[in-house]
Amino acid sequence: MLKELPVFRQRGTCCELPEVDPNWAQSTSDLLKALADPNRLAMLAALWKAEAPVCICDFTGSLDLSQPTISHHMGKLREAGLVESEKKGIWIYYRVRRDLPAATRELVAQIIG
Amino acid sequence: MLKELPVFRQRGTCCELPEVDPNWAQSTSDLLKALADPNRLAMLAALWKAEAPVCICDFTGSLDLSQPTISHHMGKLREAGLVESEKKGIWIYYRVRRDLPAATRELVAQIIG
DNA sequence: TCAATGGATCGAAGTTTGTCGATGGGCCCG
DNA sequence: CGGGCCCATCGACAAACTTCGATCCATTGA
Repeated sequence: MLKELPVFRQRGTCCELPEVDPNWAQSTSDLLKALADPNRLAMLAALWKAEAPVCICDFTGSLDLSQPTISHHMGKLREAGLVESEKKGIWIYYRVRRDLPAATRELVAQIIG
Repeated sequence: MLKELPVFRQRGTCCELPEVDPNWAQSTSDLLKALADPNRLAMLAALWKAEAPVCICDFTGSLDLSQPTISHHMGKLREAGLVESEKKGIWIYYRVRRDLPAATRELVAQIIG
């Protein structure tokens, strides 16, 4: 991937770089931002491994966060398209989105595995 | 990964969740935080694809950020263990760390590909 | 030796983020 | 129908982050 160091450098003239699509950078960082919090990561990992859908209140036992905060984090995961929910009576069941894009699914699997 | 919805729920009693190691969540989110910025992502992608080591000033052409800001972001990438540098004369050459842990390398590859 | 270059660091400003308590709405059971 | 449970939303606040200009240090070509 990388060649050896020596390059021809002239003072005052910088080098060209491989192009990177700014839209890709923006949308990818949006997704990563949703994952870049220990509590959200723990929540997503729990959903990922859970064998049954999960309610907000289920997290209050393990996360040491208030209910509104947990709800807030879950909202971020939902905004990012990682999680879907289904209301049933008093409860709202959360789960990892079943129609996650393949690349996203692989990324999450890579992280949480 | 997920079974069907119906669960036996009782009002007032929440369910147990799969355990998630808080240390894993913390360190993983630290790594993701370093990646969760469009400019840092673009910088890392450029380093990833570059065929020669890169200097800070090389980014000033494509990133529309001031030199101190680029330097700051590069510092974050370094703190996160993603990037290493080598001083040579006037310049400091940056590159993706060559001894990146396998899991981290795969994660970055998954993101930047 | 000096001026110019590459880059780090500092201090400040503005924005975003994480967290909480209070509140309100929907839904069930007695 | 009323009280209790689940959850989302709101407003507030502190901490963290992004960015900049100013400055400083190291190096080197003239």
